[in-house]
Amino acid sequence: MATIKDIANEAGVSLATVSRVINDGPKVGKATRERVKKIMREMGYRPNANARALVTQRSASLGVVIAELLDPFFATLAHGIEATTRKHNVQILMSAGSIAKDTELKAIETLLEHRCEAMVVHSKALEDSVLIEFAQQVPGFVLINRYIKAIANRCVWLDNKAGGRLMADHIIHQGHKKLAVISSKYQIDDPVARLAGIRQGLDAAGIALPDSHIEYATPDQQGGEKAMQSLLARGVEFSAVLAYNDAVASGAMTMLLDHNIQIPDQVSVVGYDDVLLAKYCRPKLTTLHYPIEMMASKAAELALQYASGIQPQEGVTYKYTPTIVKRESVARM
Amino acid sequence: MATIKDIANEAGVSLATVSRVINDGPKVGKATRERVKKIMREMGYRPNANARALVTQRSASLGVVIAELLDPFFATLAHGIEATTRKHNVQILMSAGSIAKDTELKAIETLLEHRCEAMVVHSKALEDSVLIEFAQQVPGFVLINRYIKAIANRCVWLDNKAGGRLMADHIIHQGHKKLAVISSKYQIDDPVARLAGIRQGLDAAGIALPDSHIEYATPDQQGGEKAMQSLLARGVEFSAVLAYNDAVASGAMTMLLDHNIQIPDQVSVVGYDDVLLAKYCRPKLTTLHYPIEMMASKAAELALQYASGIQPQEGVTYKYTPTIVKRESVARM
DNA sequence: TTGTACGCGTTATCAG
DNA sequence: CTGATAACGCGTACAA
Repeated sequence: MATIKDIANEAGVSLATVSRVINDGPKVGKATRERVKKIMREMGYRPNANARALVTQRSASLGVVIAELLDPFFATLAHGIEATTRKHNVQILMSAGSIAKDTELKAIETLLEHRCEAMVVHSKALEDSVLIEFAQQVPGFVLINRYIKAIANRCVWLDNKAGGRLMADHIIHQGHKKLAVISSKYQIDDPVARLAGIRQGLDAAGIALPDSHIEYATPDQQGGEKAMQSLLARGVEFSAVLAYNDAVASGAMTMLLDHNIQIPDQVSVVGYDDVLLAKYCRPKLTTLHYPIEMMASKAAELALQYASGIQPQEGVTYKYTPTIVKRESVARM
Repeated sequence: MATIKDIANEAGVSLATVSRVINDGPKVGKATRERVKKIMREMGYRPNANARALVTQRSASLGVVIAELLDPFFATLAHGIEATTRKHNVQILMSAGSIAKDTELKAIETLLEHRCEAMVVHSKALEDSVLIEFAQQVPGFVLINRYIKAIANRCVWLDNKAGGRLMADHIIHQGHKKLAVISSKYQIDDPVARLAGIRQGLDAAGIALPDSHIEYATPDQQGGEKAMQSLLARGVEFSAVLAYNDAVASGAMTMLLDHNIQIPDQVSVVGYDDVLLAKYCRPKLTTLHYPIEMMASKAAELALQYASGIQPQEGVTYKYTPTIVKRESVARM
């Protein structure tokens, strides 16, 4: 592949001149500029991003660490990031770190080796201290979907507790008194906060939530099925189910329908996340909208800003609140 | 960030020695090696991938061009790639090129600037000639979901026509005689081939498919809804619908159910792709399984191989065939 | 076993 | 307006 040197030789000018042409440098003769450009085109010249990154100390690429491309939630997240990187003409360096400490760490380190000064990372397994250290090291280090006080202005996150509260309030408002909850068996902060919110709402209404009414499932369709099966088998009585996310809700619905239990007539179901699935399943799922695409765009924007030298404001954080989307899976008692 | 030089100074050895330690070079004293390693750890040294790429002329990263992260189909594709890159310890450079000629081109060019010698690209808008040229330029250039004769051994693709035939055969085998088809309004090769396959099956069975029984929709949920609405409004008679993909099928089902038409009792529906949605929707969708994840892994594997100097075999191509997945949306007449 | 010196493709700082 | 030339961080022949 042709280098800047080849172009210079061919055009009979120096490297410096060619470089100026490439970067729209200020002082180059009109004629020379055209001639060089023509030759670049003819020789199919492309600037070497690596060499450029080496000397400029900036990579023009944003590192992304997410758990799992397959999950619609992360797909949406990735899409949000992509939207802003495209706008800024920045490349995405993607690392998957499947919610395991070592893979997440490895993912971030790889990004570091590529010297991307901006990164948005979704980490659930790494400790606060590790993340804080990275934040100190990388100017454009932004966390999505996680809140750490010490680096609050690098965090773009959802108020999961408020979401849980919203679920509970809505279902209580619809007259339900007997609830079941399907939480996640991976007790990272999200499910804990969501459950806390639910409990808060229930307490406020004086409704009890016995442990026997809570299932801890893998946070997917199958987990939802199993959890519901268990609930049914154990004869737990409930008129509404609050699920950890939409996939779980969908699984629960499947199992309910298989047992000839009508939704929402006999049992109401509420999901969380509002991924595509919520619109597609039948009955359409009432759920909490997680504005993850918007949040991801924001995170990317922030990362790019910080990386370009704009200082993070003190005492600021980027907290988002979910909203309830009423569809067809909840009935009034 | 600490460089190799800093380490050398600190350890009181030369650059070369440090470099050898980093790359597990052959001849370094045990003691020196340990000492250098220790210092690297202490100083938080990380090799600079850019500098390394510059001198070794290889990037240890695989470029990916896909249309759209949000689409579950592409998410699955990306996931397949990620699986093999992780295995090979290779970074993913992701570019989205939304089925438009200029964005696709831009995406590939950016990847080229980063000098990634392996790339798997999903391009529908670019002409054969352009792609062929890139293939000549980049050793590990692999096309997914597209077939070009001249570079057949760089192509990992699905036999869409066979898929269409399979749909038709299945539905005919179930006793249906009056069909409707919802194709895509974007007449790239996929829908054309699928429709051709359907026609072939129908012809073989002596069944006609009037133009009035075909709708051309945007290839998503909403497109499916509109198409079905149009079919219904126009009073077209059919006992089965063959959809361009699962999203379209799902949209069509929604509209059907809204009109109180039972699935599959009154109308059978067949999808294409077998994305998650097919399992989640109700009734569960009978569809064609597109082994895109496996294909994507294969494509990445191929790209990495070719990039590492293994020559593509002549006269070979990587053609996959879809299979039918029978669920609940098709009934016997 | 270890060190020296050069080059990878660019940008940027000087002179001219 | 243009041209040398020194970095950037690393790998690797070639010497020692």
